[in-house]
Amino acid sequence: MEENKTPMPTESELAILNVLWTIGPSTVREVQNILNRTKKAGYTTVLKLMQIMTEKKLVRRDESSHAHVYMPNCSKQQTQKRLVDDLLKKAFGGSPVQLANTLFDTEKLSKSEFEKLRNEIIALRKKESDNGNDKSD
Amino acid sequence: MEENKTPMPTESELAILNVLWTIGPSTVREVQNILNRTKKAGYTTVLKLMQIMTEKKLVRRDESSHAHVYMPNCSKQQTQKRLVDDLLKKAFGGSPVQLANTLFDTEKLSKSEFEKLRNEIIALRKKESDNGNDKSD
DNA sequence: TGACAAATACGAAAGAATTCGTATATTATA
DNA sequence: TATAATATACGAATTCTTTCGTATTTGTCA
Repeated sequence: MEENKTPMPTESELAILNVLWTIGPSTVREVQNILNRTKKAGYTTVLKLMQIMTEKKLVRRDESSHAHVYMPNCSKQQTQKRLVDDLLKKAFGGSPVQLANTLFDTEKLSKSEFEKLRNEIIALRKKESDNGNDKSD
Repeated sequence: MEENKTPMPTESELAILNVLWTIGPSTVREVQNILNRTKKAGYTTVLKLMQIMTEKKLVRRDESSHAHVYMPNCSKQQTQKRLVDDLLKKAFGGSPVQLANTLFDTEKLSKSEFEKLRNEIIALRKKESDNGNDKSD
C-alpha cells in the first residue's frame, strides 16, 4: 500500500530527478553535463544536491564504482501526482475541476493533443462506469 | 495584451491572496484572523508579508483610513495560469496532456465533477473547431 | 488632554535552498 | 611509485522566505 514516503523535491532536485527519470542511472558528471545544456551548474553544486537527495531518499546510489551511480528512488508518476496535489491545495482550493479548466484556458493544448486527451477521458470514464472505483496502476 | 507583470507569489503570499480573492479588500487584521483558522500567524508576520507584497505589486492598498485596506493586484485566474505553466515546465516537460492525465489518475474527480469536466472539454473542443484558434477570454 | 488600544514601519533573527571552495580519497598511468 | 585527473565529503557563504520584536504613530474616549 505504501509506495514511497520521500519529501517533496525542491525545484533543483526536480531538475535532477527529471534527468534521472529520462536517461536512467547516471553519475554526477553525467547529470551535470545534461543540466548544463539549460543552466550552468558547477560540478560540486550538483554533487552536493545529489548528496542531499540521497539523504532525503529521493535518490539512491550504487557506490561500488569510484564514480557513484545515482538512480531515482521515487517514481515520476508518484512525484507528479504529489506536485499536482500540492498545487491543488495551495492555489485551487483543492478542486481538480478548477485546475483542469485553467489547463484548458491556457490553450496550450493543440488540436491533436486535445484529441488524445479527449480519448483518455472517455476511456477513463468508461473504466469508471465499468468497475466503480477500482485501481489498476 | 498585458494584464499584469507581478512576480510569482510565494506560498505564504498565495495564502494571503486567496483570502483577498475570496473575501475582497481587507485589513491586515482581517486577513490574519482568517489565516489563523488554518495556521497560527502573528499579526506583525502577516503585516510584514503584506507590506512586501505591496512592494512587489502583488497587492495594492488604500491608506486613507488608519488601518490600511489591501486588495489583490493580480487576478486569480492569471495567477493560477502562471502557477500551472510553471508546474508544467518544471515537472511535466511542458506537456499539458501529461498534467491532465495525472489529474485524472489522481481520481479525485468525483463522477459529477467528471461530468462537468467532460462538458467543458466538449464545449471547448467545439469552440476550437468553430474558429480555429481565436482568443476570447 | 492624557493614557490606553490598535496600527504601521523597520530591522533583524531563523530557516530553507542553492552555490561553491577546499580538503581528501581513489584511480590510472607514465 | 609518484603524479595528474577525477571523485567525494563537507563547511560555509549567499540568497530567499518566513517570523517576530520593538519603536513609533494614530485614533479613542473618559
